[in-house]
Amino acid sequence: MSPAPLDVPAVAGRPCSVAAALEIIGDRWSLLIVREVLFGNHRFGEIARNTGAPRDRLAARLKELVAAGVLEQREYQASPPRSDYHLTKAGRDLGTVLQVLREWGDRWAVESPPVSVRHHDHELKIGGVCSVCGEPVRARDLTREMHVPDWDMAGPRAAD
Amino acid sequence: MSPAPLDVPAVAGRPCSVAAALEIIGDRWSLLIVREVLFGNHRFGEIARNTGAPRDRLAARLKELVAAGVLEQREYQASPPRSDYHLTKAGRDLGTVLQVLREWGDRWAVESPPVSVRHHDHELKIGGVCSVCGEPVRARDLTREMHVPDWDMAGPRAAD
DNA sequence: TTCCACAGTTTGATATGCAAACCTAGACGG
DNA sequence: CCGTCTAGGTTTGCATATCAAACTGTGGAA
Repeated sequence: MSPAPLDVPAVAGRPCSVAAALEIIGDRWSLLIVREVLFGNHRFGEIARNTGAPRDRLAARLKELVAAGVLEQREYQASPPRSDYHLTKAGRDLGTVLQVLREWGDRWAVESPPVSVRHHDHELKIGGVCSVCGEPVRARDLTREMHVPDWDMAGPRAAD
Repeated sequence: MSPAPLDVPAVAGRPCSVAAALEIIGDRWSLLIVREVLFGNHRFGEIARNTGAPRDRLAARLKELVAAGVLEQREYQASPPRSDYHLTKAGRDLGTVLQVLREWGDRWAVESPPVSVRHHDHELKIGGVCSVCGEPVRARDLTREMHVPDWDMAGPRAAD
């Protein structure tokens, strides 16, 4: 798969993959939709019920996620035409995003975790460790750099 | 810090830490605000310029993030009253969320990464590995479970 | 005494979000 | 044959949120 097959809308503010990602999946319902599909709920009605999204918004969002390459729409019967939704590779990759959001929510937004994700015999945990070197990530070991001429970490460089 | 010091709004749909987290930081600007503060840009004007958020929305969001316990507002001069914004522990923990979103965006939403985050001598990468056992996370090694009586992975159990 | 910096607030037009009702096409039951 | 149910959306009418731009208030610098 090519580097960036997804739609890349222009973003205001700092050029940043986080902002670009949020342009695609940063609205109120997208990640909940992906969560449900990841849970095995592929049909419009299931997704509507389990996310709580209004049906019109859901229909609109599903179209956009399909257009963006996160979901794939499959016709599971021809007449009357009925389709369900499946994750693409890009959609499956959002599992990581959902997991760290879950970890943050478990810690900070909820009394006790309503959903658990188990990996082999233990609770899955993704955050906190660099998967390249295996060491815990501490803020002081990190450095950040911008690779765009007009911006540095403080903001836009040239006079706009 | 106690288990859930943050405001916990009631959510429609499946009870889920992801949804709870998104209730707090799931709007259009919150994560970009946190990104900027994490980058060391603490002032209202800097955040407004670097995120592209309208000033009124930004002011409203900052208030909500302070109320939710993600940011802390500090007066850095008394007259005229001027404050800036700093991350709480909960806010700092969002660094992981930003990082996996960046990794997803680098891969799927952007031609080439505009921002790089380096950990010691290599590019930071968080996704893909379970930090408990160190093994790569594959979908088939995961099982999910709901701990709420009225819901299972398919949806609500009782007749609502 | 005039301009600028800075953190917001106000304003008025526009876009978006929502719940509920509706549509279409077939399947199922009597 | 007739009514009802399932299912994936679409339409409608209204309420709310969002936006860009202008404005406010306070102090410091020229």
